[in-house]
Amino acid sequence: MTLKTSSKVISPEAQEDRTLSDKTTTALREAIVNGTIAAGEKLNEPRLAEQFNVSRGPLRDAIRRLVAMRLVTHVPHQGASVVTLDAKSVIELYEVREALEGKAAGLAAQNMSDEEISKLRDLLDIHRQHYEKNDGEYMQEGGDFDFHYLIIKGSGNDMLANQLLNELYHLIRMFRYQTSRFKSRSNRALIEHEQLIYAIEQHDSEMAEMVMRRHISRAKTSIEKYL
Amino acid sequence: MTLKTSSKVISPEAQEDRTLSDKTTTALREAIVNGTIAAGEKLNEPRLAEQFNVSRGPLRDAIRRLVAMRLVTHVPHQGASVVTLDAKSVIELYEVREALEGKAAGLAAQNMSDEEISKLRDLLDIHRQHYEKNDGEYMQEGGDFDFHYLIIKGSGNDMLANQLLNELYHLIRMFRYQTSRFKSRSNRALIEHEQLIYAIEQHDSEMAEMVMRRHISRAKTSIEKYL
DNA sequence: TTCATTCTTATTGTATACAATAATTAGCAT
DNA sequence: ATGCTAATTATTGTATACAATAAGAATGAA
Repeated sequence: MTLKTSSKVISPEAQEDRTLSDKTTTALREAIVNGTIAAGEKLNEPRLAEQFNVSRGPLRDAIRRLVAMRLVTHVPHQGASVVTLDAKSVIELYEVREALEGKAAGLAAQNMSDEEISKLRDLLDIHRQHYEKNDGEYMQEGGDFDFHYLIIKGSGNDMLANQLLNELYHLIRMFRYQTSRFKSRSNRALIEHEQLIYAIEQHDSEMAEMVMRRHISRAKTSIEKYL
Repeated sequence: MTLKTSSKVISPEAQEDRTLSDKTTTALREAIVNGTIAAGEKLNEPRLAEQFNVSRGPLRDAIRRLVAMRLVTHVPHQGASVVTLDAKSVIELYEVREALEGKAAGLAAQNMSDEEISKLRDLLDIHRQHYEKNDGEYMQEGGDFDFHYLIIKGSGNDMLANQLLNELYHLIRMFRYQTSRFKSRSNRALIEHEQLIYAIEQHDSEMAEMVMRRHISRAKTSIEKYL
């Protein structure tokens, strides 16, 4: 079973990065997400341009796009900075995610083909095996993302998928890096994923949405306590 | 009672447009929303730059931002074009809106202050009066937007509000222009707004979310038939 | 010392110039 | 006439140069 790796999923730099602007965007984005450029840090255009070996044009392009992704804030005549994810922002992020990804799950239950669903089940089996082998360690980074990725794509709503995968998910990744791999409550996650896939197999849209929302809402709560 | 007009709400060009990029963005955005630049039309950079009396720099800036708002699509080495809102896109748009604005209503029920709520009620009264005077004509453009605006802001979730007001709403406005003022089913809308405000007054989060979602879902259905 | 003011400098915003890509047209061969 | 290839052109992508704003340093006065 050849399943795209999560990194490819999130940042498909393969053929898509046609222009320097594109390449600079992904490079800068990853630098921000993984903390190479710290939260709150100012983005100095000339310096960064030199670092990435481009002129200020493509770099400003990249910054603009990251502003749209909410990874960067921008004040006129004052420049851009990496966002600082304070508690409130993270809560807000998870509330938005709950709404969007809940809806995505609901649509997925309606629209996913049997073949897509069986792929999803295969993935969950892999996760369970991994969980049993490595005593309770949910697959890092990759696992969870791939599962959610398939569901989001399965919704059939490109706008929704885009909003989640191209905007919110990078913010979530950034937050996870900052909290140095927030231990996902793996056993519960496994159970919740099982409930979710069951609802999707039944094409039970309302149930799927509810389960997904609770899944994310629980993550929010556990983060809320942590902060 | 001084309530901001809808146009100000949607595009606060007053003090906020500090740079040429900003001004060009709003100018180009409005030209697209109101159809001055038609759907599907290509955006020729040199020509538009001359039209707006700016160089290509700020214009490209504006285009990038509109791409982020999904008003414009962009293909490398091929340029930008105004989006064409086909049936599928509109459906997707309303599904996303249902999810986000439903959540916003739920949060508003939790978080709005008594004062904010009473302002909302005042607005609804104005709408009802207008409805009774002008036999069934819901206030054009302004009315509906302002009502939803207050609720979205009342959610207290800035990220959510931003996503709705700065991105999705312009797309919706564009669609409304294209379908030349899609007659909002005004009596029903009035009733639904009444239900909504009642739920918010009771701080009944689940009810508020449900009502809002149904409100938007109905709009979607009526559009679906139309297309 | 501390505050305010001016001057300097760094950085962003904008315009122009150049390079690379892709679309169009013209020419040629079949 | 049709289809292919090559040259031309237009348009986008990129780099550099200039202008304007704002932040910071230096100077002076209280």
